[in-house]
Amino acid sequence: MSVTIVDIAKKATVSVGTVSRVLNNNPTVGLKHKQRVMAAMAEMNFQPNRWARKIQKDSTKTGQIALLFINVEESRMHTSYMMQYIHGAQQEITGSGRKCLFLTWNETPGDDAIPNILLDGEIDGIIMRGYPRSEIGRQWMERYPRVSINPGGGSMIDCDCIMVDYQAGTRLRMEYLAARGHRRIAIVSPDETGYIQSKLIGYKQAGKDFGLDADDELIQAHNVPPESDFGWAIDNLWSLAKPPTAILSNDYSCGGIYKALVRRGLSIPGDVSIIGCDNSPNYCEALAPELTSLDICATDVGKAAVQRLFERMKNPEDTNRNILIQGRMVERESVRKL
Amino acid sequence: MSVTIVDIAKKATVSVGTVSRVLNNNPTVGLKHKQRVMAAMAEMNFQPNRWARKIQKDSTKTGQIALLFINVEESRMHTSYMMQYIHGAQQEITGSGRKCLFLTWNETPGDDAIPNILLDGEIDGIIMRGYPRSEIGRQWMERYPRVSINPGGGSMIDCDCIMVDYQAGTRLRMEYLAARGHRRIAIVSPDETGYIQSKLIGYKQAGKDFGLDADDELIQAHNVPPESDFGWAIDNLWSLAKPPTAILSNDYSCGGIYKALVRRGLSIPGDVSIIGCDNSPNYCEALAPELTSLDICATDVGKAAVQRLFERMKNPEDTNRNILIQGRMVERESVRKL
DNA sequence: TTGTATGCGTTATCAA
DNA sequence: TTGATAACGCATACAA
Repeated sequence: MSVTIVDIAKKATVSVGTVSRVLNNNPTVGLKHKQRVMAAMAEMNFQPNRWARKIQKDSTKTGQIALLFINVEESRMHTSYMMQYIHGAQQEITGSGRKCLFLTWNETPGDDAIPNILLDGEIDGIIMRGYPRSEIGRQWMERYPRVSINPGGGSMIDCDCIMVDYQAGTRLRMEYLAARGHRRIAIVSPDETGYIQSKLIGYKQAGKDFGLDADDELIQAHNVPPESDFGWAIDNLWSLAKPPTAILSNDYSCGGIYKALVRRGLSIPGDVSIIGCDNSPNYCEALAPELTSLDICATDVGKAAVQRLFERMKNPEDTNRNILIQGRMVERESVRKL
Repeated sequence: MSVTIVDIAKKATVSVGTVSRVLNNNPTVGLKHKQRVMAAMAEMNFQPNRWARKIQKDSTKTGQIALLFINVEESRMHTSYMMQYIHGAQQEITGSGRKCLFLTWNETPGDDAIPNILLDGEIDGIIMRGYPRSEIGRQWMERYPRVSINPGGGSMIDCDCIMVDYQAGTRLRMEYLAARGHRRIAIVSPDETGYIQSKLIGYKQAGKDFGLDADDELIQAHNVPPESDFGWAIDNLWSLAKPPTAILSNDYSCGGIYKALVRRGLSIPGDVSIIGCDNSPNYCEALAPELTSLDICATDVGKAAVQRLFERMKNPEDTNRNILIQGRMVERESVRKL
């Protein structure tokens, strides 16, 4: 095996106790002995056995938190806010003196392999994005304290959730537009499940609260293939008796909406105002005109998830909580005052 | 302390040896004993002490690799390829049965704090992006096998490097344009140090090889404040006797260049063709027209870094190597054949 | 200030 | 197949 403190002790002609004290920076060691020991350690390239060092302490804590992305498709992995989730969570984990283990886990049908991280038990808790589809995967997850980041629905895992408040955020966007004289506001989405559902609730609520037209004809949320542009939505809206004066969507869809509007000869924000959602870094600024958007504060979501995880680790019997993180408007150039 | 195999042995009225054998799935255990032991473990909620388990084996390996982002500014963290580096490296690390520790480390002047990951020695090696400025930070890094991802220059750390071949990539972009009849190609950059230097070498090389105008007047690489648009570059280029027919830049700068061109009444690709660099997901498609770009294959860079790290861990005395990863053209709508 | 001896939770050896 | 006991490398009371 490798060099141990016994070898060092012999080489430095001291006892193992003295070597151990040097290792632990114990100030009661005499200078001469300390130097002899340090020299011997350097010379023999001594590496203390970290497991032997820890064996004496209570070993239930590893000081490591897993950041686990489960069944997140490749394309979604590169959505702007993913990095914000990760970075926020990691900062909070590191700040607490713990370590952050990052892992993506894609379940493949017929393969029930469980990640080593879960098997080995070298973590104290899990921050998860997405969720396992298999029953066995679910069971392994539930062995650990865990918090879910912005689950879209469909998760069967019993856990705390930190969520972007899309409902309030959409209400905020509506309020912002109403304050600038808009009455007919459309909302566009390339799918009809997931976050859009919360957004629609906020949309309708704001319609009532601010006395806006929030009719079904202004809601264009349909499942469309990913490669389809947004011509369908714009065509539908501009075949109405009264087209909208503003459109709500998410940032990436706004790119397509911009193009569809331009094709139709409509100018932004001259003819139509647009507000995105997510405030994707670099992206909103790239569009012409620059896109006004709702910042979902994804970094805060990551941080809040870790904070909640620490609470739960202290208090395992606590009841599950859904914590909502509020967004904020970031003004750019895509909204006009009527 | 917590429940140990001694407690289990007593409860199940067997010896510790038998309990240990059950723990390790040793087939020589009798069925009756095995059941008694398993029952006792379940009942007492037994958690084996992982450090005690490892103490006997050779303990130099932790099975963990650090993915360390050092002094990377917040805004750069959210560049599109960062996530690709991370994801590529993580997949390769996980694929080898190891675990990926993710950490950002921002040195603050006057604070020589070293990340716990380096202090505790619970990693076998480091994949690094950026580098420490402090001497002490550098020394800690050099205690581990390490590979650097795409260092911009200025690093004093002695290590292997995996780099995007910006030089060949820029040559490739030039070749692509030359094949489509372009002779006067400009290159634009909002800074004059960093990757642009390699790109300029490839630019000039291609100029010679393909007989293109690659005069200094077509090179617009200057340090400008981040908020400045690209009016300066376009103004300079279109005050030339013969303006370029094509422009090379990086994706994010292309957003600004598009706007500056439109302001001048120039159409893309009708009047000017544009090729970006990085092939930023979601971004290139958002621009109108969609941006043709050089994919730098950042995921492959992350993977290659890990592969090289494993080689180095096997062979610590190997001489350092710089490994270049080749990009590939992704065709979209921003280039016209002359 | 230093050395000795014992304990940490587990695995491995050897005898039964 | 099982049990008793000696390692594993380090930390730490206790004695010197």
